[in-house]
Order: sequence, then C-alpha cells, then structure tokens
Amino acid sequence: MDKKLMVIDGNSIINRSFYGVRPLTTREGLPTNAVYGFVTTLQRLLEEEKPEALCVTFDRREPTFRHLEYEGYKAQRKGMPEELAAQMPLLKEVLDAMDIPRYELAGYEADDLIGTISRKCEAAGWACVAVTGDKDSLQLVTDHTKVKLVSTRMGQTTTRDMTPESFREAYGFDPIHIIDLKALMGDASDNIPGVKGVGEKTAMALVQKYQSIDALYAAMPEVEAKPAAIRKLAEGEESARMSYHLATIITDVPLEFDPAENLRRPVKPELYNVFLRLEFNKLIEKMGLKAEEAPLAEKPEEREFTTHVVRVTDEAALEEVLAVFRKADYAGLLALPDLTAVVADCGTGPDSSLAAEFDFRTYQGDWNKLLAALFAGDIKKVSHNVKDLTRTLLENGLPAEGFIFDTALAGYLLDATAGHYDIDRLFASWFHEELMKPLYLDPDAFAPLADAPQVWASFLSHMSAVDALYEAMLPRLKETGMEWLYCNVELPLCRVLAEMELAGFRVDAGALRAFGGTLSAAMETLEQQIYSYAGPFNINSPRQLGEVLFEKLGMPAYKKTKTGYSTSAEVLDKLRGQHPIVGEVLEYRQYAKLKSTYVDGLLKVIPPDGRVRTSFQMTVTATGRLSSTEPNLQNIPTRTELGSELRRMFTAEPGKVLVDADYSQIELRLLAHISGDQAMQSAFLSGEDFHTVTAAHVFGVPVDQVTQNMRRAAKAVNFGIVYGISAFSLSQDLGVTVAEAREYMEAYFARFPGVKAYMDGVVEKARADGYVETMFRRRRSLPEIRAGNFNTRSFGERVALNMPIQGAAADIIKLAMVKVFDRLKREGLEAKLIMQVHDELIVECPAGEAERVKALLTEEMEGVYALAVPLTAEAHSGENWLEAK
DNA sequence: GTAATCACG
DNA sequence: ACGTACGTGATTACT
Repeated sequence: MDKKLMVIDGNSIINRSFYGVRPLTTREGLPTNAVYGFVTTLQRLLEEEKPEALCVTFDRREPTFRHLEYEGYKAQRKGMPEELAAQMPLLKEVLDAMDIPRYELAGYEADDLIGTISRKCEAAGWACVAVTGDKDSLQLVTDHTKVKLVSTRMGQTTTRDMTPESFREAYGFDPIHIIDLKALMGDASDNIPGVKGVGEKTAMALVQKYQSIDALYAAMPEVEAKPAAIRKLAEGEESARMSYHLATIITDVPLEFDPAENLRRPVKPELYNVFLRLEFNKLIEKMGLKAEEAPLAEKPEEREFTTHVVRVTDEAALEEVLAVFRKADYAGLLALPDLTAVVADCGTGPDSSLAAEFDFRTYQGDWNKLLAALFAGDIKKVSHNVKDLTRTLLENGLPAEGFIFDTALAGYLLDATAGHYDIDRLFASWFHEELMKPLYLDPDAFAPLADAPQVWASFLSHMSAVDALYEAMLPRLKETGMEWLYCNVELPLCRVLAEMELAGFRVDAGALRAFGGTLSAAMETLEQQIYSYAGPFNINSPRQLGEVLFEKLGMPAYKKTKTGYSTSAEVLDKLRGQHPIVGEVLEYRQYAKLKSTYVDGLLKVIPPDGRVRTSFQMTVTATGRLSSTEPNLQNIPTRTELGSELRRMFTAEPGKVLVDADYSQIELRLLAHISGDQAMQSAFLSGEDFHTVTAAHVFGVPVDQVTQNMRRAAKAVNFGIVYGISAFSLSQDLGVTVAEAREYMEAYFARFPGVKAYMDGVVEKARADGYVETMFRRRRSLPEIRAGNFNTRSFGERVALNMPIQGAAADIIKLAMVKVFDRLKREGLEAKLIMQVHDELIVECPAGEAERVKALLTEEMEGVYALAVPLTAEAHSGENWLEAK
C-alpha cells in the first residue's frame, strides 16, 4: 500500500463550517464557530483516512490569473462575512499550533495548489486524498488521487469519496471530462459562461456521448442533439473554449512540495493556549491538552507576594484570623457543601494576604460557633453560589449574613448564555489560565487519612480564583450598567430563594397515591382497548406508535421528525375522526404523563415532613427567569381539568392557607410601556379586556361587537408580538392562511404604530450592539443576529424582540419577591413566600393573616415599579393551590 | 447521551 | 427561497 497524503481545501472547509455550525463566540464576542467546525471536521477526517501526511491550502486574496484573463471570473462572489473573515487568522494560528503545514501562493487558488500537490504526490509514489466541497476538483480524480466531497445539510456534515469508479457511476464519463462539462454548462458561482443556452441536462448528455469538447466540435455539425442545441453549440464555441480554460485546474503551480515533508507531527504545546483563548474547552479535554509547563523564572511580572496560610485549630487562633477578616475590605470564602471544611482569605497589605483553613475534623473548639462567626454580618464575604450556601447554613440554624458578591451570579449576569459557571470554567474564560482540579469536592477528599496537601491547595487556589474573579467582574458589572440589578435584585434574591427552598411546599401524598391509582386503572382499560385494534405494542414509544398508526392502520402522516413519523398531540388531533384508536392514544398519553411525571415523580421526592423542596436555579435561563428543578414545581398542570386536580394536592399546613397572587398580562403591559405606543397604553388604561380592545382596534369595530373569533385572533397576535412574530407561525396558530395572518399583522401594526417602530428599533439596535437588554439593563448577548444564515439570523431577531420583554417581567417579579420577603419579615408576619412561577407568587400563612397578606402581596407586586400603564396583580387564598388560583 | 413528547409561563 | 413562534425541565425510549 502506498503512503497517503491528505490535502484539505482550507477555504472550502472553513466556509462550510461557518454556515453549518451554530454561532459560537468567546465570552468577549470573538466568533469561533467556523474554526471549531474546522477542527472537529479535521479530527473526523483523520480518524476516517488515517493519512501519513497532511496539509492545508488557502486562497490568497490577490486576484488570480483567471481574474486577469477574464474580468467576469468569480465576479458574482461576495466578500466573506466579517464574522468569517475574523476567523481566518485564528484558523491559521490553530493549524500552526497543530504543526500542520499550510500552503498558499499569490495568484493561485486553493484548487490549483491541491491539483499540483496531488500530482506531486503521485510522482513521488504517494496516494492523495483531496478534501473539499468544490465539485470542480473532481477533475483531479485518478487511480492514486481520490476526492472527498464534503457537504453540509441541516447542520450535518457528510462526506462522499469519489474514486474513478464512483465518479463514472455517478456521471457516466471519466473524471477529467468534468472540465468539458463545465465548458459547456458553465458555472454560475464562478461566473464561467459555458455555452449560452446549454444547461446541465444537455451538457451531461453530450459529454457522455463525446467525452470532450474537442471530439464534440470535431463531430460538428453531425452531433446527436436537437437542432436548436446544435446551433447554440456552434455559436458558443469560442465561449466554450474559454470556459474550458477557466475550468481547468492548474497542476503545475511553481510550488516546492515533497509529501515526505508533510508527515503528521505531534501538536505543539501552544495549542493548549490557543484553544483556551478560543474557549474550546471540550476539545482541550478530548485531545488531552495540558497547560504548558513554563519555567517559573520566565513568568512575567513575577511579583513578591506572600500568602500566609494558617490552619485554624483552636479558638485563640480563630479569634486572631477573625479580627483580620473583620477589618478587611472583603474576604474570599469557600465552604464544602456539608460545611465540614472552609477556606477564607483576605488581603493584609499591598503584597501580602492571609489564608485560613478550617477543618471540622481537626478543630478543637466548637465548630458551630466557628461557622456562626464566619457567616456573621461583620465579615464581608465574596463567595460562589451564595444561594446554595445560604440554604445549607440556614438548614443548620446558622447565620448567613454579609455576602457582598457571588462570582457565579456575576458570571451569569455578564454572560447569560454561557451555560456553566463553575469556578474553574469562569477562571479559564476570564483569565485564559487553567486552575487546579477541584480535588476538595471529592467526597473522600477530607477523610482523616486523605488530608493531602494537594486537596487543600486546590481548595485555596479556587478561593483565590474567586477573589480574582470578583476584582475583574465588579468593574464589568459597573461598565455594563448591571450593578444596580446585581445589588438590588440578584444578590438579595439568594436569601429569599434559600428560604423558599427550605420552606418547601406541602404535598398530600395520600391523595396523590389515590389519584395515581385512578390513573393506572384508566390506563389499563385504554391499553386493552388500543391493543384490540393493533395487537400489543409499547404505546409510550413514538416509533412503535408511528408504525401502528401510519403503517398498520394506514393513516396519513402529516408531519415527520428527524427519525420517523411525528406522533405529537398536534398531529394526532387532526386524525381524531379517522379511527377510535387516536382519541384513546391521546387520552392514554395524558394519563401516562400525569402518572409518571407528576404522581410518581412527586411521590419520589416527598420527605417524611410532607413538604417538597424544589431547587431554584438562578443561572440557567437566557432571559433572566428562574427555573425550578428536582422537582420542577413551575410546570404543575393547570390547563386541563384533570391535570389541575394535581394542584388540589399542593396544600397549606392545617390551620394555614395559601395566598396566590399573579400579575395580569405583565408581558403585554411591558410591551405597551417599552414601546410607548399610545393606542396600546390607552387600551390598558380603558379597563376593558385587553384582547377585546385589541380586536376592536384591529378589526375596526366597537368593543361590544367583537366576536369570540376576533378576540381569539387578536390574542394570538398579541402573543405572537411578544415572541417575535412571523406570519407563518401566526397562521399555524390560528389555522388561517398565511395571507390572512399577514393581514391581521398589518392591521395590528397600522393600529399600534409605536409597537412596529419599537420592533424595528430593537432589532436594529441589537444588530449594532450584538446584544439586547431589559429596561433594568439585564443583558443577553446575541451573536446570532449578525449571522449570514437566514434561520439563525431570524432566530436572533425573534430573541431580540422577546428577551427585553420576558426579561423585564423576570426582573420585576424578582424585585417584587425581594420586597415582599422583606416586608413580611418587617411586619412580623408568620407568612412565608414559598413559590414563584414566573408571574405568580405563593405565600403560605396562618388563616388569620390571609387578608393582610393578600393586600401586602398586591401592593408590593403592583408598586414595585411604575410603568406607563397600571401593573396589576390579583390575589386569592385557599386551602390548596387549585382553590387559591 | 439524544430525541421526542408534553407539562408550565 | 429560505422554515418559524419566546423561555424552561422531566420522563421515556433507544442508540
């Protein structure tokens, strides 16, 4: 077997990656998706081909000989988008760090270099694999050179190997004659004219018959083709010959090339730093890259800085370090989740600091007293994940005061779409340096025999990382205008949420079990009924269900998914009339969902005290909302009667009641406020039902003549506006034609011109800034809005329209939560905030407090921020969630 | 681990 | 012409 060299068309592959990979940027907004796609593609190719040698070619920007000879050449091609152009130097840097040779030559295109390289390989007795997305290169295919054609469809990259055999099979002639094909049919993308009037079909037939244009023209005029085609061929001979020349890849470029000099080499250590800068953390892990071990002496600005580390083992030592921490501007602090070990540090001078280690196992004094002192308000603490720490402290009856900063929370505000906010990832992303592994989080790390210095070292290093992040993040919060939100909303909310989680929500396990029994019985009956039509199968498997419905029973499949038929409720609903099985499956599905997710799911998490405790996630959503997990209490059914029965099982303690207060149409009110649209604002001020007033405006009738259908349409448009509307989706939602949907939208915009202006303005601003923000300046970065891909860009535009509204609603209710929490405490009420569901708050209180709490909730929620329209909240009380709503 | 489905705002 | 609502989490099936 010959040795093999793989040559990659750099421009072609990075182009495909750019359009095929979702937009990725570093935390600072540097686009990286194309480079990322290139590297992953490269890895796959190497895996597939295992070549002995490897190189990459690039186009140079200077005009090539083809431009000089023919000025129309590639005139159609637009310059590359800025986001892609910015990634070219990054890719070259990556290739250099991977020690992969790259070739570019002024005046020649990547194709020509590949052609030349393939021929030189052949001459040296090597096999060659050319990787490109450009079909022109197929002319290079020989017994020793194969072309790997890369294509990207729906984000999936597929490759197709073209050898002389597979080429002949696909085209019916030899690879070299692809030039003749191009000469006849031309190529719009390269602006090769070809023969006017001859298209793909005619050209294919001619080349299959005559192989070359020489042979074709030699046979003229007795050519087997329609008379019109023969005339066009005769007229176009000159153009065909020129096109042939343009389409021919040069295989003798003046390039020194020896395949043996392109043997694969190990990556250079720099690759780690390059990837770190590009935030390719997954790749670093996958490729097992490690930080360079630079000699200490060479480290720049190595300042004398001394950290005095003490292990605090008795009360005297504790008092000493506490005194230092109390005087400091702030103390960095990290605690284990079970509070059995803590580290804290603070500056003690310009070049010195004190770091203290506290270990439950070796501390001689009262451990709880130590914790109480550390978490008292007189030590200003900077930590990571304050809400969780607060919950743990309160769980143990300890104070949780004096938290002035949370690096996880700040990391989230500064980049809400990053997804992960672990200390090590934040540190890598902010400082491009790797941190020690968090050995201290290993459950056995602090077992008596495992008190390894390395464990403490990692603990301390993460603590100083928190300090460094704090120093870097605080100024960024100020610059971005998010300091207010951070200090008045997010940080205080940690305490509120910790107490809510701790309080929990009482769930009636007995009633839940009984409900589950009813569901099981109903499911069994339905199951038998369903099997009677189709025989037994797993109804829960969309695949098996699809087979039964669409194959066995022959129903029409309206919609497909990536893997087969869609059996979603939306599809099944359309099939209802066709067969009784459809309705039964839908009913079964409803029961199965209620049983597995809610009945069984909740029973699993009810502790002996009967109170379910959710976790609120503060750093998950891109818009600023909270989310709820383990269990998710923000998606307890309400829309169907059967489902809402579950809410009956969420109860107050005996003698207490639930007070439920929710904002009425907060998102639309925010739209009216933010857009400043006068008509929309007066619609809210009129006191009439908002959707009805909207309908009256849009359809031009008095309010009392609005029909149910008109109201329904208006409501759908209102919702659509908030989500970033399109006529298509609106038509789907309403079941009308796209044209009708468009008319509704036009009428809407004509009546609410301020809304239209706002929508245009927010998209334009987002494009200019690369991010969107709420009126409270919560920010979401939005690289998608500058994407070249239509779908991606459209998504960005919809997000630009939605986030400032959904996000502002989130800001408002969060602020209300802080105010409600403080006021309940201040007024000495026993009432406790226990739940938030985006526009709804639930308080549990003694029955006697109910009226006061209702008034308090309404007042705080409505008065939290003055909008141009009233912000209204309604409160109800009851023994359980269903009654209180 | 991903895809499909469906629960919520 | 492109293919569509925005934001979440849990369960199940299946690779």
